[in-house]
Amino acid sequence: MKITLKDGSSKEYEQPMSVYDIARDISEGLARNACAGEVDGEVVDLRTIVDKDCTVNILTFADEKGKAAYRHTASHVLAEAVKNLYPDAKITIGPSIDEGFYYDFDAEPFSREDLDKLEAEMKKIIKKNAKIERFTMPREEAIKYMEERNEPYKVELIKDLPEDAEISFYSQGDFTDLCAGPHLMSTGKIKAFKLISSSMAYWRGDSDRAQLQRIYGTAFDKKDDLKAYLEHLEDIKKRDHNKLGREMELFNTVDVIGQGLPLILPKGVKMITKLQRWIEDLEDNDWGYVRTKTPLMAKSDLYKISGHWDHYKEGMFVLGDEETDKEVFALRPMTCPFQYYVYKNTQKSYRDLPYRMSETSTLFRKEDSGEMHGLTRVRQFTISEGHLVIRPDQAEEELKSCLDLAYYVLSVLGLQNDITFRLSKWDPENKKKYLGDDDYWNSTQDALREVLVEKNVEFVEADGEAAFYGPKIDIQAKNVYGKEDTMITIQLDCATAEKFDMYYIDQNGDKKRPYIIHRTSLGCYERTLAWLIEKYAGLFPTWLCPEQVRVLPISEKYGDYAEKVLAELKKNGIDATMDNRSEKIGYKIRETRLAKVPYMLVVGQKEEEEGKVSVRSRFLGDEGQKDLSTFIDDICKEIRTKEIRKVEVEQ
RNA sequence: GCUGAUAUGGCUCAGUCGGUAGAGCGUCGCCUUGGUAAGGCGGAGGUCACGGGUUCGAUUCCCGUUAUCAGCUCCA
Repeated sequence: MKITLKDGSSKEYEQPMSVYDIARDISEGLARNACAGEVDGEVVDLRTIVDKDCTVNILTFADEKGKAAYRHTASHVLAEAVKNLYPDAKITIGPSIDEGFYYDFDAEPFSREDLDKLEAEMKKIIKKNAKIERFTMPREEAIKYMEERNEPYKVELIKDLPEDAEISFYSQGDFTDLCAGPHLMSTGKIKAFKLISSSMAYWRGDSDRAQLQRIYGTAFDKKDDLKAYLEHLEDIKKRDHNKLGREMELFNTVDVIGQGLPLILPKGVKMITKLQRWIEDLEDNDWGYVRTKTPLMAKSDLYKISGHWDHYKEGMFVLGDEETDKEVFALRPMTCPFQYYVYKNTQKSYRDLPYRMSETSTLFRKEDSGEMHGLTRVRQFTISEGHLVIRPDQAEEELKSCLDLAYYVLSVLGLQNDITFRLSKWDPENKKKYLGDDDYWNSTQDALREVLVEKNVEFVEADGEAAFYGPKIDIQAKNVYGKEDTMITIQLDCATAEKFDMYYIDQNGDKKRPYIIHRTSLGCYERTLAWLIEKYAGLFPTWLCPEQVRVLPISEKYGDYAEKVLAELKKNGIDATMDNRSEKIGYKIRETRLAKVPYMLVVGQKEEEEGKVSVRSRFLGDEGQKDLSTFIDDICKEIRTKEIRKVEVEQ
């Protein structure tokens, strides 16, 4: 048989060979580092026997799929360690994940001390370097095997496999696990690992089923890489908006106020206000929106029309008791129906469309108590909300325009490379959750897909992520811990206009149903602020900084000139403050840096006599004396153009 | 909502095997300070998250509540 290798070369073998033997035939070093193989593009175990012409690629830790096999093997070592120390624990599943692996056990909760003990046990197992062997069993035998070993979760997994599936097991020493593989050749191949944390997880992700204990860990093929990764984990904590945002006095929470109800502090408000004014001006002046201001609550009647009362009452803050009160109100969880009545205020002609409404809209959502997090998951938040009422023939153009606006906004903030696009579709397995039929969903989803394709945007498609009334284009971003949030959403809704009896008069004088686009241009301001904190580690573009310039007199003697400088800055709309304290200048400079202020002006006798300022900034190559007026012109230009400057890294 | 951990001055934390608390930083005052990462001295500031229980006595032990963190689940 003829084996073609990755580099295009080929080898001839007389008899069938395992992938591992092929690796060894190429070089001992490659065999030593091999984690898995790829035969004709399909990932396979190293033990797989190749017996016909094909292409073979040997995967090492450097390959994502090789890394997955490596870490998956580490998870089996963990499982063996758990069975050794806690024989009553039941094993379930233990996959590799982006940055490591986890394994779920039905067991008592693990403490940090338990994890330390498990790490020691894992080291023993690795040191033994037991050979990992693969074997298969017929279905009934496999079920019996796991029943005898009293592993009910494994039995359930086998029973759920297709009738004709090959049921494979891997064993290392005395430990055997049901597993599709692939795996390393022996436990001793694991060079560096660490158990990170443990917590509860539901069996099969279902909150009605058993509560399992999940242990997270990671593994690397080099000790230095593990060390670097653990240091990286420490580093990203310093960017975490939930910590940095509090340290920088942008927001805070208070226990008696409640979960998910952050106080936005003056500096945070400054930033959000800058964002908000920018967005409102942009939408109103350049993108053809009219601005609305609608109530923060409404009678239950409104939500009954919209369908929220039946479908989302659990998610709303309801004021009053339906049984006893004549009127029951609810705080609004969305703006849609309110703006619909703005549209309905006057009869619209086809010439009036598109009718684009926007509102800086505060919403309330009763999230479950365990869900709140910093500024990214809250119970009250403010979004750049908008609804476009359009004729069907305008859908494509308006959707593209919404996408353009969103992309423009992200570009100005420097975030355009940190996003992914998602086409959020309905769940064809659970149609009851949605309005409309197959035709409706296929056509609206196609419309959105077409817009994404024509705009040349890379995107993923996701079932079950749509709104109940229509599909969405979601713009997703990841936080420092890799968790994904929706930042911006654009939704096509051809269903709810009818519920609210919205119409326009067409060329023939007939009433027609419009389409509605639900969209945001920047999403939720709180969440955006969190994202910016993590993106810039608090070193924001100057235009966004709550404090743009700090004036530092060398000593109190120069306070008068410093006051003049400060007044001049403020007169030009620059957010400036003065550090009046009598400590030495070096001390003030240190404080200003810690506060992440982009510019500081050091003022002493020389400056006073010459009408200059000594500029010190966190931007490279931007120090020295300048005329005050030149400095002001420069910084005003930087603010006006919303320039993003490269920041000197010295944190 | 679930599991686990945590809650001590503005911040970071120590501590009390049950006898009502300490440090550093910050803050305030005085002195000092003419040049680029911490000048000196002194003062103030805490019902040890809240509510119960056990106890002669609880910040410490137990229970509950609230909040925070990690993860799960959820996120129209």
